[in-house]
Amino acid sequence: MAIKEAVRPGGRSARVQEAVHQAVRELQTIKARDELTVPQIAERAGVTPSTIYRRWGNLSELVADVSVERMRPDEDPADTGTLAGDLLAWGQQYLEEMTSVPGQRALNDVMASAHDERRERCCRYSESLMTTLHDRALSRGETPPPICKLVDGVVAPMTYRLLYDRDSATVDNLQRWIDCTLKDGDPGVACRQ
Amino acid sequence: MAIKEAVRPGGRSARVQEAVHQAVRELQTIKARDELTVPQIAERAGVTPSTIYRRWGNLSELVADVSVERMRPDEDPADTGTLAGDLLAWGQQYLEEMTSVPGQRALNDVMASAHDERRERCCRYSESLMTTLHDRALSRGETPPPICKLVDGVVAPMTYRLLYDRDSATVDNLQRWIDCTLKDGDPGVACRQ
DNA sequence: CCATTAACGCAAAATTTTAGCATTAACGGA
DNA sequence: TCCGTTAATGCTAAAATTTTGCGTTAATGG
Repeated sequence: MAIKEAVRPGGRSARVQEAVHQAVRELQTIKARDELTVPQIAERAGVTPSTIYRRWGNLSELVADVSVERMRPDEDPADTGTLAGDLLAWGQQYLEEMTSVPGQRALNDVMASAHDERRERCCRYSESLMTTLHDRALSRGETPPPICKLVDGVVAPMTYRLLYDRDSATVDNLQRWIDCTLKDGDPGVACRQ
Repeated sequence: MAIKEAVRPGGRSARVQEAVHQAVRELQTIKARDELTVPQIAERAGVTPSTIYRRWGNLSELVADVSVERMRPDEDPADTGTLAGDLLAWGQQYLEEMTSVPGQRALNDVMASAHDERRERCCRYSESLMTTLHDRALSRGETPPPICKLVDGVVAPMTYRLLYDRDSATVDNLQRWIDCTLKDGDPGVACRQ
């Protein structure tokens, strides 16, 4: 049961993948998570169930695959003129997205995936975003803390709250995380690894 | 399909739960996660599959239930004489536990649960632990940062790395998170909510 | 001790998942 | 462009699972 990933991407294979993803997205809007089934998705996508089982293994991996796609940032973060503003603007939008019902479901689906490479993609999305904001701050002449500080100080607390204690994933707290992270004059030692 | 939780805990019900949990724990040591099945567990536990389906709903919720139990801290954290030492001692052990193969699986199983009340229990474990260390520091005459700072500064980054980027969940980084969190002279504003 | 009812066992039915083989179509070289 | 190779899919039957209905057991409260 070795699940292949994006081999022979041309033509049919890509069409099937898109049809299946689309079917999942559509069904997700009209059905609860625990009443989605593979045969159902297959029928709507116009493929046979065995195709889905062979490519994705099971329902969890399929919905995780769709959801991680959904979590990819589609546009560049807004430029507000300061790092603090950029962090707040991005974080606000991210919080809003991830506390919404579909956002929570997507987060859940990704976390339920047995392949941790999928979760790592979410991590990379955030890190790449922090890198962008960091570079932008540098080019403005600001003196931003190192990227890992941004991750540890802003992204990690926010993610932790979103996953474990949603009620405290608020903009108020976001503002506080940003303030604390940027206030600290000492840039500290950069993270290893 | 409303899953009941610990109603009528006396006698038989408790025996069945323990037998099923035990069966899961045993099977987990000799089988990979994706080759566990409900009928298999039921047989070893000496119950019928329908009992498991009725009580836990599905395999994911069952293993999540078992794993969250496993993650409950069983003993009080070591007292090393300083808050920094206590945090390091606890964090070291936690990191070791959670980067191990069974620890990673347990973490995965809990995160895969659709009931976020299960994840919240993990959060409460950590917060309760931070409270313990905080009180202990106070009684020593230390001036510890507020509990939410400990959570945001130490627990959150560690958890974030464990979930999204295991390679950076190291003792070196733990030491750094602790240093940064305790160094900051300004206790800041306490978290709301 | 009894009435009530939650929890369980059992077995049939429904559904999902797997597996074997045939077919289609993407890919690469001549 | 054509052709051989083979990854990917379709189809179908078999296997395994999950669900459901109903009878039974045993925990709970009086």
